[in-house]
Amino acid sequence: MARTYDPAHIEPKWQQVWQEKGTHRTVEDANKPKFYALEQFPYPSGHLHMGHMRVYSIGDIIARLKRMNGYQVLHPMGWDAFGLPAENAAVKFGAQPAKWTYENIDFMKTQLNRLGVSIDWSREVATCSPDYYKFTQWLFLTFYEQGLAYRKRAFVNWCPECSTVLANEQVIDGLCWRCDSEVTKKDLEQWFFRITDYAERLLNDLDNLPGWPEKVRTMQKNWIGKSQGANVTFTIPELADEQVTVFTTRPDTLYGVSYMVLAPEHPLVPRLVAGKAQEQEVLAFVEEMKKESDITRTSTDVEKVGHFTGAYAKHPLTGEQVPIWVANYVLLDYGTGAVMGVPAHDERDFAFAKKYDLPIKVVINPTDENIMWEEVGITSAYTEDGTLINSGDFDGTPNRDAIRTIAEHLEKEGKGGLTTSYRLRDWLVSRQRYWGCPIPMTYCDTCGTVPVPRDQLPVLLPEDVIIDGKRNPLTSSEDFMNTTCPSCGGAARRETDTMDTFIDSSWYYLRFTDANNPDLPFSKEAADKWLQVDEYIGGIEHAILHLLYSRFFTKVLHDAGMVKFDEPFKSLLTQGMVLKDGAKMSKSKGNVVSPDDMIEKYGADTVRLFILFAAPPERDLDWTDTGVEGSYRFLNRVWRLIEANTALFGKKAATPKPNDDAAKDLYRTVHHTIKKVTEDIGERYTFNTAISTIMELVNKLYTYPNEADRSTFVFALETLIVLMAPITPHISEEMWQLVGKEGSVHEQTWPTYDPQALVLDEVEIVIQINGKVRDKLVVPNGLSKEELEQHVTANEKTQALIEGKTIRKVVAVPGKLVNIVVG
RNA sequence: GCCGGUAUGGCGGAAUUGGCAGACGCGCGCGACUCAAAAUCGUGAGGGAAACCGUGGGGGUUCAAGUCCCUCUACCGGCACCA
Repeated sequence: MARTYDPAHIEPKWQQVWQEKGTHRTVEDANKPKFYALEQFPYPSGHLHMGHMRVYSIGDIIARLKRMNGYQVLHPMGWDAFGLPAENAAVKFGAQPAKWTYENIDFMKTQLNRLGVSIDWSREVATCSPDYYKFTQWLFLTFYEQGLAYRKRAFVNWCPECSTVLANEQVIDGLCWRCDSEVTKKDLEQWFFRITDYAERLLNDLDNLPGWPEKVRTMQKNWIGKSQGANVTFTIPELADEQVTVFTTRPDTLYGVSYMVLAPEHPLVPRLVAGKAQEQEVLAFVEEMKKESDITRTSTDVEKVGHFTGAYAKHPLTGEQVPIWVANYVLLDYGTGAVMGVPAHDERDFAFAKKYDLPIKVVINPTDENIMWEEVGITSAYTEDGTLINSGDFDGTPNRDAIRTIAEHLEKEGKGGLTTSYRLRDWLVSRQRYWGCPIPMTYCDTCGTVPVPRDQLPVLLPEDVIIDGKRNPLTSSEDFMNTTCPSCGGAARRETDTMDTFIDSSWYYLRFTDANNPDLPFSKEAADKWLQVDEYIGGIEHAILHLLYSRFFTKVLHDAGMVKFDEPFKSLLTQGMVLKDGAKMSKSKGNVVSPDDMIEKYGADTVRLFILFAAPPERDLDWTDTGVEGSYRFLNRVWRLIEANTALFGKKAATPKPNDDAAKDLYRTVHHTIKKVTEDIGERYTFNTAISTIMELVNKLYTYPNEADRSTFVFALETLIVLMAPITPHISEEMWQLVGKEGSVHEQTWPTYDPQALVLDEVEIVIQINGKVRDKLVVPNGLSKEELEQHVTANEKTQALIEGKTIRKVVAVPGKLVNIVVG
C-alpha cells in the first residue's frame, strides 16, 4: 500500500527529532571554514507574516547548504524586543510590556520552528532582557568614554503621537517613521552619538562593500550627503569685527556676493538687530520659524521669505558692505548656518534678489564670449562654467580653477579655505519612553553628569511606573529617579530617558557570537572568529537606519580595540516584499495571507518551495494560490517517484554504471543539476533557477525508460533527495528514511559534480546563414574552429542552404554555432 | 534638479562570458485513464497564412545584441531651496 505525502504528519515529527538531537547547534570546529548566516531579527509584534517567512526561508537555505558543504555555520536568532508597540498595548488594554513581549516571543518562536528553520536556539537573545541590555548600557559607556556620547540642548524632532523625540533618520518626509504623524520641533537637552565624526569613513568604506547592492550604497551615500566647498569668513564692523562664516560650494563666485543670509536661529541674529528699526519684525520672524519643522520650512512649495537685519558685513576680499538678511530657507545645522548670496550665478539667489530688489553682479562670462551684461541685462542666473570677470586679481581664471585658487587665497589670509560639509547629523539617541534600555547616567548637583560604573550595571527598568502615553513613564517612579551619586555618594537623579531601540539592534550580531558571556558584551576572540557576517538578509527599509547605525557601531568598537574588523556585514541581500494581487498585504485591504493557514494546508516545505521558486530573492513576490498549488503538486510528484522506487535502494550509496544512452544522458543530467544547484544556492542566490533545474531532473526521471540502467536511476534519485534537503528539509528527511538510508539527510556531504561527466560526446551545432538560424547539425564534441567550419561547410544540408551563393565569411564557435555570411 | 534601479509571452520568471529568446512554473488547449469528475500521466502553443516580425521607443557597433554604446520614454526608490 503506497503511502501518500502527508506534511501535517512528517513535519512536526522531524522538527521534534531535530530538536532532541540538537541538529541545528552551532558546530565549533577550527578545521572547517566558518560561515555566519544572519537574517534581521524580528520585532515581537505578535505573529510572523509572509515577509518574515520569506527572509527566514532565504537565510535557512543558505545556512543549510553551507553546513552540508562542510562549513561551521553560525545561524542564530533573537528578538528586537524593546519598542513602542509594547507600551501602546499597555495603554490600550493594560498589558504589562514585559509580559506582552515575552508571550509574543513564545508564539513567534513556535511559528519559526514550524517553518523548519535551522536555528541554534542556544544563542537566542532578546534585547529587552537585562542580560542583554546590561551590555547595551556597557557599550553606551564605551561611547561616552570615547567622547562619542554627549548631551546638548537643541531643537529636535518631536513626534506628538509617540510623545518622544526622533533621530533624523526616523523622520520620513516630515512624518514619524512609526506612526506617520507630522513631526514638530522641540527645544530639549538630549543625548547624541557623534556619528558625524565617522561620516567620511562611513562614506568611503561603502566602496569596500562589493557584496552590497548598489541601491543601498547609493542610499547611504545620499544620506551622508558629502558636499565639498569652502568656508568664507566675513567680519561685522559694527560688532567689533565679530566673524561670521558662510559655507559655499562656489567660492569662485565670491566677487559676485551682494548679500548674506543667516538661519533665523543663528546666535548672532539678536545682536545684529539690537536697537535697530528692524528688531521687532526680525525677532517675530525668528520666533515663527522656530515653531516650524525643517521639512515644512524648506519644502519646495514654500515661498522664500527673508528679512533685512539692518546690519552689514565686510566682504573679505573687496571690503564692500554686504547686507545681512535672515530667511526661512537657511538651516542652522547644515554647513555653518549662513550662506552668501550670488544672484548672478545661482537660481535660488537670483529669485531671492529679484524678490527683494538686491543687486546682481556678474562675475563669470562664458569662455570665449564677451557679453556686455550691463547692456543686455540678466534675465536668469548663469550657472554654467566660464571665465572670471570683475574679480580683481582672479580675472581671466577659468571658474573651475578659481574654486581652488580663491579658497587657497582665503586660507592664506586667514579668512576661510577649502572644507567639506555633510548632510548627516549626529544621532539623537534619547527617547522619552518606558520600554527601552535605560541610559546609564546620573546627575549630581555636586559632580554633574556621572556615568553608572560598569559593576553596577544593569540599571534595571522599574516596574512601578505609570504608562499613559502622555508623560515619560520613568519620571513616575520615585524609586528609580532618586539615586545616589556613584562618585560622591550624595543624592542624585537618574537619567529618565531610554535609548533609541536602534542602539539595541546595532550590536546584536556581535552578541550572537558569545551570547551567554556574563562578563562582556562579547569576547574579542568570538567576535573576530565569526564576524564579518558572511550573508546578511533583510528588507530594504533598513537601508539607512539600521545598516548605517550598525556600521557606525562596528567602526567605534573597532577603534576601541574590541574587534579587528570595521565593517559588520560582508554581503547584504535585500529581499523584496511579499505582495498579494500586486499590492502590499494589509489588514485594511483584506489581502493578508496567513503563514499559519498555509503551513496547515500545504506544509512548511510547500511554503518554502513556493517562496523560493516564485521570484528571485531581491524582487517583490506576488503570492498566488495557484502557484502554491503548483509547488505542492511538485512535492507530491517527487514523493510518488521516490515512494514507487524504494525497493531499488540499498544501504550504501548507489554506484552508477551508465552503460546505455538513456543512463548516460541521465548521469550527465545529474551532474549538471549538482553544478547548477550548488552555484545557484551557494553563490548566485538565485534559488528560483536552482529549483527549476531540480524540476527538470524530476521530469527526466519520470520519462526514464524501464529497461535502462537501474544503478544510474537510483544514483539520480538519491542525489535528488540530497539536493532538495536545504530547500525542503522535512520531505527530504522523510524520503531519506523511506528509502532506507541511515542518519539524517542534513548530515550528508553535499554532492560534487564531475566536470568530466558534463562533457558530451556529440553536440548540436546551430547553422546560421547571415545570422539567421537555418538548420541544426549534430557533430562530435571538441572540434576546433577550423575542424568545425570544415565539418559544417562540407555537410550536405549546409551545401543545400548556400547553393548558388558566394561565401564571404564563416564564423565558427566551437560547441555553439557556425554562421555563414553569403553575398 | 541630482543619484540609483527596473522594463522579456495571458501571468511569475529564464537566458551566468555578445552566440538557438521565452528554460521552469502558473494559467490555457488537446489526449489517455474514468460512467463522470477530481487526482494523475502524456501532449501542444510568442505573433503571423506565409515571407517574416518579435525582449519599453529610436539610432548605432558586430558575422551575431535581451545582453555592448548613444538617445528618448515610463515606472519604482533615495536625496533635495543643502548653500
